[in-house]
Amino acid sequence: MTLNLYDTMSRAKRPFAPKDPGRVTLYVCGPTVYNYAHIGNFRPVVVFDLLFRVLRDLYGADAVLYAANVTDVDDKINRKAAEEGVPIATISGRYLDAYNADAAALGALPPTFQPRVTETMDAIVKMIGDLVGQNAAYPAEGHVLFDTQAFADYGKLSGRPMDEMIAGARVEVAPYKRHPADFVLWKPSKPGEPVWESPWGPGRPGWHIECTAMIEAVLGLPIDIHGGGIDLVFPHHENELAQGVCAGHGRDYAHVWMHNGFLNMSDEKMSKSVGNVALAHDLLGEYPGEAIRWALLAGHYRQPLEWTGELIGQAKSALDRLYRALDDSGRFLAGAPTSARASGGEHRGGVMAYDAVQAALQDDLNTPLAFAGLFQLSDHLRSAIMGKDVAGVERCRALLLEAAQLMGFLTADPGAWFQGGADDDLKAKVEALIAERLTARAEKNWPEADRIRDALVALNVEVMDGPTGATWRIKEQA
RNA sequence: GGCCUGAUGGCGGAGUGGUUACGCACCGGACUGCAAAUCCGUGCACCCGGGUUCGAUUCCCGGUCAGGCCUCCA
Repeated sequence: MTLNLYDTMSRAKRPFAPKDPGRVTLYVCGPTVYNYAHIGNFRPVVVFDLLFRVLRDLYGADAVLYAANVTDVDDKINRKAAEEGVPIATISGRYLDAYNADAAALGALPPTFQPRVTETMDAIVKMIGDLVGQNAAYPAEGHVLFDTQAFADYGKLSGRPMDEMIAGARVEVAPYKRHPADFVLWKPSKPGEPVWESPWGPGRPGWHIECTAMIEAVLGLPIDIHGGGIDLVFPHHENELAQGVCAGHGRDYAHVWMHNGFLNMSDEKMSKSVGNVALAHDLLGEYPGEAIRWALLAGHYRQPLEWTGELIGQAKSALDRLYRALDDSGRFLAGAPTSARASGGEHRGGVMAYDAVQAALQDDLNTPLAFAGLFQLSDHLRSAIMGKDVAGVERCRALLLEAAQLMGFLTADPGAWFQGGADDDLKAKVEALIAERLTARAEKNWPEADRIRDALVALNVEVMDGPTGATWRIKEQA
């Protein structure tokens, strides 16, 4: 089985072949840490985390190097630091911690590297120097600018011929630019802003050069896969590519360019300029991380995604179904005679469904199709339970867990999933009521049994009578 | 103006040149004291108009609609 990925540069899905299967490199543009990140910022986090997992599955966990940078030099950070009267590191540190915590709650594995601009400044300055040395950049009035004329392929990634872009009236051309499309590599800091030393005078780096320098410093160029949001194709990735190639004497930059589609909210683009942002941080207080992760992966990663409450609700219900199968099978196995458990054996349908999940993911991360495989697996698990096939239940349960966890799902204990919102106090209360109800039911005292269920409903708890007793769960908030 | 996506049932959303996955929701039945879950079953979904074809939702052309990008927003 081979991994196929859609490459923005060639506009085609193609087989993925890393330069060195023992050292697969992935870089994704990360956040600017000046505030809590909104949910749209986490789409690439979840998408490329999934890719990270698939790559690890294919090449081995140690063979995949994943770098996701952090921009901690930025105007918005400066502003916030000035407002609070603290150093920028206080601001960036605070929101980086929150960002990492939210990413973890969404089931994202920590990247291998998380380089920061402030820690990569030497490499950035050096790369600018290399570009000047290659005549691909020029100093002007305290700035250093990239000379887009030096890169013949400029515009190729985004499919924008240079002349057309100049025609666009929105470009404001600074007088010191040789060409309107030239962009800043280094600029002077404004009074009061953080400053770093450079051969061209004190100042700070431009946005684009940061990523290129961090990739070079952390992974080394060229890399196998470069990822990010579709909105970064131009100018950010176009500029990265130009910088990387020109600084590196015509070498490749990235073999595959991958871009996730935009996340929209209520017909309005989810960006920091719009007021109605939904912070992942807040959403995680209302929904389990896995449900949000599921919602983010509900459509193909290259398609736009409409972010609605209904979407998350459907995601939660879909996951409930899987967790119920897990829960029921666990209960079945707990009650099964131990002698029957050693029989082992393979389960043909289960293995096929597992393979389907894997194949779907390897086909350019087709998550909706992979979800279908997960449900197929849970159906096999169900019928094994119905058929009292202990070995089949064990096998299918293991396959379901393995397939789901490859995608970052079913990592919770089913009990915790359904009763997650309950504290110990509530749990004790519920258990006591259920015990009372069990007695009433044994005496066929239905009015009393129903009264107790109503009492439980009042506690936002739903009871489910089973052959071996009752189970319960926290009801959905209506 | 330039470039580029997309249009599939009540909702979300894959896929395919020839019985329209999957999930959510709904409806009928089984099971259940009731309920939930589970199981069985039903639902005339592929934007419009041409073309290619024995046959198109799938390929080609045109149109309509929606959305994105065009210098620092993932």
